[in-house]
Amino acid sequence: MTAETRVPLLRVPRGEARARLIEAARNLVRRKGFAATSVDDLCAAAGVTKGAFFHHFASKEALGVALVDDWTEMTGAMFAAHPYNAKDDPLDRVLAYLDLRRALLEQPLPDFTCVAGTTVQETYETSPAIRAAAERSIRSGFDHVLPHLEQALAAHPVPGVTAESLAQQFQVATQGGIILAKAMGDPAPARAAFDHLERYLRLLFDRPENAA
Amino acid sequence: MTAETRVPLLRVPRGEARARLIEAARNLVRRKGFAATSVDDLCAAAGVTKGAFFHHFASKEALGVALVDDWTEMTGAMFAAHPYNAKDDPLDRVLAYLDLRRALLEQPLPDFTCVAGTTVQETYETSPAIRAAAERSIRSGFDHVLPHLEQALAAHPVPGVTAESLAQQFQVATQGGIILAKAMGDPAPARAAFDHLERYLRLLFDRPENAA
DNA sequence: TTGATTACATACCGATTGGTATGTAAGGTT
DNA sequence: AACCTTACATACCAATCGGTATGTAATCAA
Repeated sequence: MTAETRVPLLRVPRGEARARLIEAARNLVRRKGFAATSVDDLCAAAGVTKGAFFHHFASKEALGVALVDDWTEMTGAMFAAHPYNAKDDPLDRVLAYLDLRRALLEQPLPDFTCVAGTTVQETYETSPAIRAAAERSIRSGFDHVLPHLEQALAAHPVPGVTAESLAQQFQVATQGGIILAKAMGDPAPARAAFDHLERYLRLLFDRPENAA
Repeated sequence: MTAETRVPLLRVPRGEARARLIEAARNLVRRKGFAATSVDDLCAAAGVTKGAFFHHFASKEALGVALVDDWTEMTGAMFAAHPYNAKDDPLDRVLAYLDLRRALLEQPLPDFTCVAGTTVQETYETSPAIRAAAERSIRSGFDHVLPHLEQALAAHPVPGVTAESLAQQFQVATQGGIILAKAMGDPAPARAAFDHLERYLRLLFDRPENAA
């Protein structure tokens, strides 16, 4: 019998395994959740072996943390790069941010779901590390609107309303809208959540729709 | 060797197994999520054997459907029994409902999470049956406020605002608030979500706080 | 050039998974 | 009393789970 010819068989280039695993995790976790996504699933989707997985991550939980942290960085970079920050008026920046969030809802449902929201829903009691990562991610979401809300409130104070608590409502609308969209199989309720949040802001800051 | 004496060993009374399994599922799924809760976990928590489980449920997925449907019925009965429905003014009924929702947040975190929201987050793409059950549950939540919102809007129309879309915001605030509470390990953001929703309604319907 | 380190692949493991096959005792029907 | 059905319990199963042990090829510092 001849010696087996070692077929490299479409190997993932050296150095890319970790990034591929996280990307695979993002896709699979968004569609099946964290617990239902197995390490073997991830390796198959990423095109690497289990050896690669446990070389880069000490455990499945560690991958979960890395996934959420990567998500935080990804979304942070995306929003930072967007021109909604360019507007002069702080409330206009906030409203433009809402436009951007609504535009994201044009994608297929799994692609506008939130990795942090999905994972923390399952793991908040069973994995302190993943919960903490999700908290960082959610808080980083506050920061996309918090400075603008602070400026808007400085120019137009509203009794009983803080910028922090208003910033939270953007995440509430986002996460709540996603759950309703998942349940109804339709992005419409997610869009409506942003619409109502915009109407609320316009009422708070005395900025009716027609007064652009 | 003597014949083994069959010890009945604290058996669950005949006829209770199904209800106990669903109660165990409610507790475990709220804490660990659906996928991470195994059939063995459920049987152990309910104090029954696997034979009992698969006698009552054709599969784990079937239990998931039964769990969510039971949840819908449970919460429906709870809100129907509550005296918030008694107020004369429709908006007062809606505001009293919000008071009730805030009161529920006094419980430990896992006990005010939503079974439908948790399960649909994980299963919306992998189990059509559970997703459909979750949709029924979410929609039944609309109904707790929808008739009152319709009356309130009939008496005080708001251009561009429908009762259906407003009713959805109660679920958005609920589900979004729960996710933030899980991530931060604190019920405060869930409470804030209801506070902002109340302020929004008061603005929409011209009903300031002091005018009780 | 050598030696160490990094980045994987291969092969394997015990435990757990959802599910099944079969037995049995209780309760209702005739 | 005989029989059937319901409601479980017991015992088992193949597949999959997260994780480990070990081997090897590429990279890099000296």
